[in-house]
Amino acid sequence: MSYWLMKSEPDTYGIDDLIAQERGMWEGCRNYTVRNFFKNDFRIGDLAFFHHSNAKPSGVIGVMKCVSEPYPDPTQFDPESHYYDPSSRPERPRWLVVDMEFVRKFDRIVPLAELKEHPVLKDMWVCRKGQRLSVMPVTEHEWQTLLALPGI
DNA sequence: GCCAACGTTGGC
DNA sequence: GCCAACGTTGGC
Repeated sequence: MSYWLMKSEPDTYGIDDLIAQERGMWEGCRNYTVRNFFKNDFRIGDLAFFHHSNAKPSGVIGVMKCVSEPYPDPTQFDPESHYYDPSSRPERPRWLVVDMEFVRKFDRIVPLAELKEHPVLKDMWVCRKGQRLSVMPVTEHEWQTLLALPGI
């Protein structure tokens, strides 16, 4: 089983939207590294931190769980969608999604600044300057360490 | 709103 | 296949 951190802007799709849906399709990723994570590394049962980006403050707000195999992102074929990709052919879909299920919302957001000050968590990928991946792996040590923070 | 970082595009 | 220009992400 693997651990992940997945970013979303709360104005677009925040953890409360996931709570309302219970299970949501993680649509709109248009980055090949992320596509390959979905394709090769995501497994049903994997756990992920829900990270609010472009928020005040940005940070980790909860936990969700992968509940599907990867499958083609329907928004890439939808001309009405913000995520429409006219160069992706249905017989050879370029972009994938997974379904994520709500697990837990923290009592407080754990701000990025707090992660950057933490002796273990400061080395997380999300703390790296200029880091732009919206989905990234988390080690088990980082996972367990961060899980203890919102209760403090 | 600024801007650093970095992925993507496209000319050659 | 190099690399400059461009666009986007996302923290601040």
